[in-house]
Amino acid sequence: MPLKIGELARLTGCQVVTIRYYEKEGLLPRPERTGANYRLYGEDDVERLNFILRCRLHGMNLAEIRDLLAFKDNPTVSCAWINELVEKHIADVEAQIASLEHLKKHLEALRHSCEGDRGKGCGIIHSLDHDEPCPFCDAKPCPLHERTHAHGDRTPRHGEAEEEHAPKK
Amino acid sequence: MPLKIGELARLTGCQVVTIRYYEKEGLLPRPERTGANYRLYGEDDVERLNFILRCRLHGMNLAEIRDLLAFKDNPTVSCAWINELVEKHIADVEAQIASLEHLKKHLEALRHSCEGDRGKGCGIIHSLDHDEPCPFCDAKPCPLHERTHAHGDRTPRHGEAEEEHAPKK
DNA sequence: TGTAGTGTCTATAGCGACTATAGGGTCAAG
DNA sequence: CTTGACCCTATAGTCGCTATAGACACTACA
Repeated sequence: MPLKIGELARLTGCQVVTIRYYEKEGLLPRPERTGANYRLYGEDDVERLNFILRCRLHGMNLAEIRDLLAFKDNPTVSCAWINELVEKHIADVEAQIASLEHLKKHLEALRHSCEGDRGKGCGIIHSLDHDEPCPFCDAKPCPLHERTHAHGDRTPRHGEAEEEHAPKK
Repeated sequence: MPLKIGELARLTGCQVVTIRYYEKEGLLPRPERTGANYRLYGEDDVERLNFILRCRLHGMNLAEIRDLLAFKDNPTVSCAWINELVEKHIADVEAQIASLEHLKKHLEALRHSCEGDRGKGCGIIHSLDHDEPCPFCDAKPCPLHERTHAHGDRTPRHGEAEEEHAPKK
């Protein structure tokens, strides 16, 4: 009982267009087709797609998932790199959390800087307009204040993953 | 003493291309030019760009910053919406933190499911391959497990802001 | 005066992971 | 025989930049 793409979508909770996108990206194999050129999927495809979606929910990107699928399809001796991948993601997630916690403090301070209808004297605008020393960064320099007058170094924005871009070639 | 674009960049810690991008997006006004068509900036531009960068670090997107700048340029009676904007961002940041904390638990569980060189029996792959009940979600349904067999509703992925898209027209 | 090095200009394409749109074909029910 | 749900391909748009190409401008040193 092969499935049409919409049925696979319902089964997995994935969008139809996303399934086609994963196929184009080489994460899902090109499926059989009906006479009317409709895609037909089997049990394997359901499992593979679920694996992909679970990885996505674990914060992995498509390149990493491709690697995991390749390993799954053809397991080589060592899977130590998978452990490293997971460790890297944990570190990444921790960094994001720390950054967001910090940001939250700033936003809360911002919220308290205005009580509403003050017209042109809005306290939030005022706070955003002037660099004051960061009350939340004692030891480490706060990116919200350290940014200014920096020379050459790019401070990563909040929410950005800090991947180390290996120089190509 | 007007500044060339590179000097403005050094002063603010912003990339030259980004300054030009902000101009194209209407966040910065089109500056004067030298005879050689070089952009020339003044003190106002330094302040405006710093305002923009501070907003970006507070997690605001360019559309929101455009609104804030419009208010700053031409303050209307009420600034209550700015408070709401900040509240929304706080809620957003809190949701992201919660989601990441949850994800972290899953990743840590994943890490402990494999001790390394087990070849084709890698425990991480195995864990990713099978839906087991989420040990971290007692009351609320865990998105990592609830996703499957959903009908129609799209569960947002980690790291996605949950904006309510008003249907256009 | 030549030239090397740096800075500036415009225009265009690429990133990631989708999402949206246009314009069409297929199929079952009423 | 028409309606509506589903499927197909191809292309462009999203966001906030980043990278590339190709050309012009300016300064310092020979």
